[in-house]
Amino acid sequence: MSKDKKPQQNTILDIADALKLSPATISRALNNHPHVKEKTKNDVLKMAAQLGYRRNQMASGLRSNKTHTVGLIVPRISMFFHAEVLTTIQNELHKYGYNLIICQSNDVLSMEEELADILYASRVDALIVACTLQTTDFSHFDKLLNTGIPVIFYDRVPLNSYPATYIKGDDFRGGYLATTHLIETGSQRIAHISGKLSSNLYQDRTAGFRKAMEQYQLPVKAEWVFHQELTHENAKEAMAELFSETVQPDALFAANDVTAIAALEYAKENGIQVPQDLKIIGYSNDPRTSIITPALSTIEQYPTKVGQKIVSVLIEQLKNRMQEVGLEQKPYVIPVDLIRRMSS
Amino acid sequence: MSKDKKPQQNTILDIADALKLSPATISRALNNHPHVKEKTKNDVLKMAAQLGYRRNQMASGLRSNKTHTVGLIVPRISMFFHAEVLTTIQNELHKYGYNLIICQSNDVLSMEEELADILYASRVDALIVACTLQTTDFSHFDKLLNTGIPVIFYDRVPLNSYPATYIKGDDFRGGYLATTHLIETGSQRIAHISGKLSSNLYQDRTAGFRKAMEQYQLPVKAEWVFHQELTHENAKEAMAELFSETVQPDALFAANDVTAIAALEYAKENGIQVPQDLKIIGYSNDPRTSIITPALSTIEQYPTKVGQKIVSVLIEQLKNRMQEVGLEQKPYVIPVDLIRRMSS
DNA sequence: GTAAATTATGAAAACGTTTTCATAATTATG
DNA sequence: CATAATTATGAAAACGTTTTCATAATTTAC
Repeated sequence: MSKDKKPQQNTILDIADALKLSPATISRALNNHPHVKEKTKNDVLKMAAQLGYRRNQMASGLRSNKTHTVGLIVPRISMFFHAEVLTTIQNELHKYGYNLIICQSNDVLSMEEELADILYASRVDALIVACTLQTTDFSHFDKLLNTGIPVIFYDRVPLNSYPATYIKGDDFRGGYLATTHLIETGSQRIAHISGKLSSNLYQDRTAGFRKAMEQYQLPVKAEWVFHQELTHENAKEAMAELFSETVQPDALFAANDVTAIAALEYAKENGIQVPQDLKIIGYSNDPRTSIITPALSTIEQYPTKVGQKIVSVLIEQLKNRMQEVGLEQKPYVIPVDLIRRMSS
Repeated sequence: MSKDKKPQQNTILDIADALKLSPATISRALNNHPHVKEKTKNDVLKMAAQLGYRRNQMASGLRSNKTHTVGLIVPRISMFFHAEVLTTIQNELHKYGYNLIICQSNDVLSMEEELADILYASRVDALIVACTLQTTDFSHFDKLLNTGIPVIFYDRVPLNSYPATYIKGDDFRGGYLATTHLIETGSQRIAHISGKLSSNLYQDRTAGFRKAMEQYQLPVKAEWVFHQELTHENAKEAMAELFSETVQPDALFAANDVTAIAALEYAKENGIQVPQDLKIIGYSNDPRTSIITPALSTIEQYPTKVGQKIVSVLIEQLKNRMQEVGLEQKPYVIPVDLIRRMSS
């Protein structure tokens, strides 16, 4: 069969030989360098197609110090928000001729550190990161930045003044919108299940919550504000705690949709009418929230817009980098919106 | 600031200079080649850490003809089944030191062809593909296979005898299980909304449906079997058609969950009781099916198992390739299971 | 028609590894 | 202790491009 047929890759030299030209000219023709004759260019392109030539990215990258590859570190690919964002990023980057290496930290800090190292070794042209919820020190990205590789954070971003670009949803406003919505639809005793405050996400969402409560002069009961890992089980436990007391909340702002779904489940199981006895609002507009009965109110984060912004900023930085222009490192904030549904 | 500090990458030569050794020895030490003294190895590792050295993958790959990178072409990252599969693939490959370049065809054939070219140019060590629903010719993968690069298809796989490995769910059995379940719970007039027959997925699911109907000697009405793009809108239209007649179905086997969800929505909007008037079963066990009311019966495809199988087969092939052993190209079929819920 | 400017090409070095081949250092064998 | 076998290291080539510098070919200017 194809046992004896040596698997050969055609190189630039094969084209050069076939056309009696130098490899330099072939390279220039393929990269359509201005100083190459139109006819030569056509000849080369034709011969390249004929030989089934494809540029060897490793050789090209080694010499030119560009990989045309962007790295992405994300907690989990299958989380709805991140899946949407990275779908957009991949499609957008493709338009500019960039590949995307996608890695998952599984929300584990040591994995994130390892991946930063690996992607550095792979000499990605840029790196996009949504941190783990525990990342508070960002020095594992230093070597990238020091080498002039743009690093862009999104969603879960550095809290301190780490000198990188970041793009995030308006979590403060999201928290504020959710809470004022609950208040304006008549709630007075509002509970809040949020994540650990090590992440900017929950700091901001909770701050928005507090701001709204304060503005409407409603008390925030300490026992009604939870900061925990936002899993289904934890949410159920928090609900059990909330509803074991005689004074019970009449609304819940859940800092993610999984928690909101679990809360609704708890309510159904325990004869708590939603929204009559308890209003619920979640965060992220996961597709499940629109399909559950009653449909859950939530906050839309526009993952597609986030993805597009990331890529446009990234392309800009890559262009500037070539011109050795100093990078502006301001944060970009993507607006959020309230989605009203039956649960509130 | 760091304006004047030249962004330097340390190379193997810097380590060699620092230790008065040759680059060859450094390379061997870093790849822990057997013929290098324990002490030297330690010295090198220590110095490498001290200098913050990281192997340049492009140089390494160019010379050794290995990229330690696997390419993946998938219709859309955000489809639940694929998101789960590729989450698993990425996590598994990471254990073996492989990176993953993920690309989306957006279910467009020309894009798939382009991506095959790009990933070939990137000299990926292997390629994993879930084809578009229209792919019936697979010659754009020839150049990969001819160069000895393993290509593994999953889920949407070649129908003809294309000489590659493939891994798929047992779609025939899935269709059969779904249909017999509907029959055994008392349905007689069963409709079936399926996808275009250009894809193995729907050929097999529909074949399973027909087999079950035949076995129970139930008639298959031609007007009750749809082959169309499985979108929400198309599903609603098909439902409208089905329920515009005087004789109406008492059960529906939808070949994906989006269609099942849309059908349930239609039923709710039109006062059709599920499961009393109409039983519904979907396909894939999308998270939404368990959360909707009534919860939808469906077929579990075990995406995690699919992902694990892909990687284990892949690693095996990469190992064999080094030993120049001929690749066995049998198909692997992952079992499916029926998930019974309230809709049937 | 010659000089100057422009355009097109080639030779060779460079990118940072890995690997082959040769050789030096060490250990085992008798 | 000499020789053989083994182990550790180095020199140099190689991987396939891109790019610098030089030079050849062509066009423009006068």
